[in-house]
Amino acid sequence: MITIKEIAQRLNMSTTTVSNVIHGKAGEVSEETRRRVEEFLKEVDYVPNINARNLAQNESKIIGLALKARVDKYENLIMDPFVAELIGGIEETIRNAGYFMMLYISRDTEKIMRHVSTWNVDGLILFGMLDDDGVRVSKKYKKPIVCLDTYSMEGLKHFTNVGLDDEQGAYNMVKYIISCGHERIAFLSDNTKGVDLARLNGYKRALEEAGIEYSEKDFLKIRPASAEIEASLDEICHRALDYTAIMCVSDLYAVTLMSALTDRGIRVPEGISIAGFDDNMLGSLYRPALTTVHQDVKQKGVVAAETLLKKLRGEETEAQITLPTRLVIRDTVTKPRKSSFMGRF
Amino acid sequence: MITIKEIAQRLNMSTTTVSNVIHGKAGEVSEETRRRVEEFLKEVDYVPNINARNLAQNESKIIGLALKARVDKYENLIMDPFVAELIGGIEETIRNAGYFMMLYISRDTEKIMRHVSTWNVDGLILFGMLDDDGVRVSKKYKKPIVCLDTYSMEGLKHFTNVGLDDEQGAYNMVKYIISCGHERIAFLSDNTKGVDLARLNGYKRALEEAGIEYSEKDFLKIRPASAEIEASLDEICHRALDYTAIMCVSDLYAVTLMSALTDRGIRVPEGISIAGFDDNMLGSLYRPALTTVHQDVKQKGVVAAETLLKKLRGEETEAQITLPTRLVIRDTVTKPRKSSFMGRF
DNA sequence: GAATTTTTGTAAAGGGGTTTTTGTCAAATG
DNA sequence: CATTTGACAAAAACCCCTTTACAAAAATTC
Repeated sequence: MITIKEIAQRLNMSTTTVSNVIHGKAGEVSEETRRRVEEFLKEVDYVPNINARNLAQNESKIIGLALKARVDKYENLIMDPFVAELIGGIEETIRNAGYFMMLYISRDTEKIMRHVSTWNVDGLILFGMLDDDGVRVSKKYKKPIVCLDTYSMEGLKHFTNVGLDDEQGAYNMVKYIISCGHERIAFLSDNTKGVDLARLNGYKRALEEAGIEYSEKDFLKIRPASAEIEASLDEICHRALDYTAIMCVSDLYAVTLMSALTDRGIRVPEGISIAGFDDNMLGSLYRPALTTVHQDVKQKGVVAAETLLKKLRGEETEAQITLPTRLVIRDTVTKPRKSSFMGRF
Repeated sequence: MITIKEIAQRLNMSTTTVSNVIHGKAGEVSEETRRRVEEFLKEVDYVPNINARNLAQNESKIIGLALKARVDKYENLIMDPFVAELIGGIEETIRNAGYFMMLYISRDTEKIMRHVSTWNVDGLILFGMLDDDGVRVSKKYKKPIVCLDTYSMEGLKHFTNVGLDDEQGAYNMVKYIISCGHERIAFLSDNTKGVDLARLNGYKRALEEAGIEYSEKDFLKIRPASAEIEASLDEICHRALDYTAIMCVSDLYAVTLMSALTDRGIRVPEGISIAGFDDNMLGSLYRPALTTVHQDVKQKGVVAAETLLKKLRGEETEAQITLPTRLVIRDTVTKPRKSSFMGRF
């Protein structure tokens, strides 16, 4: 690896001059010299030592992406397959701006913070954190931070959240379900926080508006831990018989549920209508194809990255950016079954 | 951010001493001093400046993961959703060894190489590269490299390939299909290179062994570009009628095909048997559940990372590591239909 | 033509660590 | 008692690049 010092030596000039050429400081270097240096740089295929440069400029050109992953029963980290899209969107955006991406996957906020300070990353994108974790991180570090899908924004001064209009999306879908004639509609999820809560609220609002009463038992709680998933599905499929439609909090759960129902001889949509949320490959390839709420995950990544880049340039950014959803009507929501017909095989 | 110099000043000693304590150089520092320094370090929560350290030590503690992504018709990069698992496996492994992961996604090998040299990463994992790209990269850079799923290993001295026993996996599956009574079995893929070629070869070997003749037209070529996918599936579904089973090169294609067949009124497995390869969520959640060949993608990432870490420690590593596959028998391969019955609805 | 400004280039001072060299002091050795 | 050895710490060099302060040369102004 050739250094700037060597180049200066060989060209019989000072390192400053070479550096000035590299940084395009016009007016400090004669046209003649600039040409000579540039040619030589090309010739030797000069690449600056990034550590030296960062040390001198006190920046890293690195953006950290911290993913809070779930862990399975063996304490292994698990990533949602669909974060790939998100990562892709972020990476593409920041790369075009000359930044690199450093990936941390962890469930430990403390560790993430330590990484950040060690690495001197210029900015941070947080995804999948618990709501207040994001706030805590942002309070401790003064670097620009963009959160994804975070709902509790008490300390929102220091960072931006990029989210989805979850409430409205769920509302629209449930409204559509009701318009198909359904009145007994359950909601399936595994928790009532953050995104899930927002979607639940949208569901409730649609019910209320239609004059349908909501009761606690209409919330079907799935337990996704692999040890419990089967028992959990068993119970849910049983309770599902009381409803004509189920609004699922995600496509993953919708498809999981459809499989479980199919295994138990209950047909979708003849026996029961199912709606999802997210619109990913899982639902679009399934048959019957899933009726769902679309969100553009990649776009979310792009917006998050663009917002962070803005912050890094010192530009003003909003505290909250909300992306829209869109209904995707496919085949799993139809009009409700007549009375007791469950579409059993 | 407190520096080592400040610490030394405040403690009334030299930076060397502090540095020695940090690096645990025993015998160079008195027990008393060491204790004093260590306490103080904890107190001020000292974190070394990574750029300075790397500059001094000429290493980065970064491992680059270069993913060669496909591009869609709008020239956007697309990532396979299931690389998330791979990334997870790699990240977890290297993090435990004190390394960080830097992610490049690109389709341009040149750019990747430039990144690598700019960033002074300690080692590189390449995935999804064209076969010879890996070789080219490894020839140009002397850093340790581990490739995933690369088949052309002409210049294999400098790097290790972590792959799968694709040939054997496909062979086993097709043998199983034949054992179910099938004789007209097609193979579905979009190319005949690398991994796909190996799987095709396994398929051919099983056919040959059973005395079934293979002809060019038994290769069903899918065109996955979004503009052509529908026409492509149309043609394939039509040609599928000549067969009683189709061995698909991946779960994604298997599920895509099943959806297309279902849409055209052909039932799986009553009308035609379908087998996949990879064993991901897509196939396990589909109904009928996909019979497929299992590979542990996360494990692949772990092995790749561990191998690279070995190289970085200067240990010897094999040039080729081949991971096993396992048959997953579910519901999409049964005995062949009688004559012309296609299981149409 | 002397004084002033502009252009062009250099030397030197960081930036924050690591590592080598040098030096001091006390204990051990002969 | 003189000398060697060992433990410890300080000083200085180095990693490579950026940037500031300054000097020399050229161009401009009066």
